[in-house]
Amino acid sequence: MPRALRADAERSTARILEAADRLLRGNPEATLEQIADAAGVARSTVHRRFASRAALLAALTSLVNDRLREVVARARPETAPPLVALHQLTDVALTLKVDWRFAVDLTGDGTTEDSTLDPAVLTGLTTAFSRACEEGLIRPDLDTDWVLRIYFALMHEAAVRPGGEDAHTRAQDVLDVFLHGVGPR
Amino acid sequence: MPRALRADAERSTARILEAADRLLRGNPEATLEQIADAAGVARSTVHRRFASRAALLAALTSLVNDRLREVVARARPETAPPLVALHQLTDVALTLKVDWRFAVDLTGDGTTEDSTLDPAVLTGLTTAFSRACEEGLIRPDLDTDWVLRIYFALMHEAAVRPGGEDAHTRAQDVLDVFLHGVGPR
DNA sequence: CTTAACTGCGACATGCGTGTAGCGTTTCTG
DNA sequence: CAGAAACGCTACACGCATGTCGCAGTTAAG
Repeated sequence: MPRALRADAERSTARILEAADRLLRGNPEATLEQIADAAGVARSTVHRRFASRAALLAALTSLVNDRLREVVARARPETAPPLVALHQLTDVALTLKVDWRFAVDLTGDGTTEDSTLDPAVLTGLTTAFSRACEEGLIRPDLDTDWVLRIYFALMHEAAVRPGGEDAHTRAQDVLDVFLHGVGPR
Repeated sequence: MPRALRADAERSTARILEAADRLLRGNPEATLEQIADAAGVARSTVHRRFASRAALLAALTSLVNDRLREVVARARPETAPPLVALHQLTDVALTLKVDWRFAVDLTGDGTTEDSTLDPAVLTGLTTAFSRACEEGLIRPDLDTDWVLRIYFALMHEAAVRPGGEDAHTRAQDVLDVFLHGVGPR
């Protein structure tokens, strides 16, 4: 556990992470030098903060996992009414995904084997779904994995979609299509 | 226009393209040597058939565009009943996407700027959608781009989804969720 | 069967991204 | 203000994927 970073170092780290996500979402093979330039620092600084490219990606992953844990905790998927929890979850998660698209994609959708998404986040989401299922919001005959995939896919498209709509509107569009798509007939 | 390839050369080309898609879908940065090994040929043979890595990818793109043109033409999106056209389109396109996942993804979803998807394919699909809209299958207040994105996303998830379901079943699942998700209230 | 095409193999050149190190300068922190 | 921390810059080493070439052996085609 090294001592705390100096203020300017902390600033650099943040700028590097932001630039990394911004560039990598357009080109996953973007160079560390390109990232450094976009962040307004030298390449050596990137290497000073992150031992390797892999370490930089790991930092992005852990960053987004931290935020997602917060998001899920705040939505209270075990106690809140499923519809409310789902709305809250979708709303905030979408905001996060718009800002940290690459990092969120990097964690994987939880349906793949090599996912680095925090299991706690996934379980929170699945509890919200299963409770929504019990309340008749989701058809029980649908495969859980399939439902999860649909949700993640809609979230992704909503985040990628151009246009200045705010996250709240986008989230509403996602849940509208989702709940009718997987809802009762 | 060079003279026709010899039979074994044609075979090699096909094996390389198949191996390329199979490997690249798992790792887009897979080496030409890895591809060559998977195809059962030497790396030099890959370079003989495809001048560069870019040329190999271009070949995959054009291959999938050819097939997609066929698919769209066969579905007759301007004359056939929208629901029928949509089913046929989804069914065959999904089969294609399962076999050539990387290549199809490479063409882009048509909603992005750098898409290499044949415009003819895209227009065929959009006509099917607009006619479905006129028949009340799709809510007219939804953004065309958003609807298209949803469709592509569902297709993708259905193709990626593990499990031995045949393309027909998967296509039905896609259209089920899609038409209810974007259908009238 | 004879020719031309195709292939595998090995060698080589090249460019590029990554990672390391040192040094002088700037910028926080107490 | 003094010391430490962080930075920019430069240079270097290294690995690796790409692309090219030639040659000898194999295979399809007429």
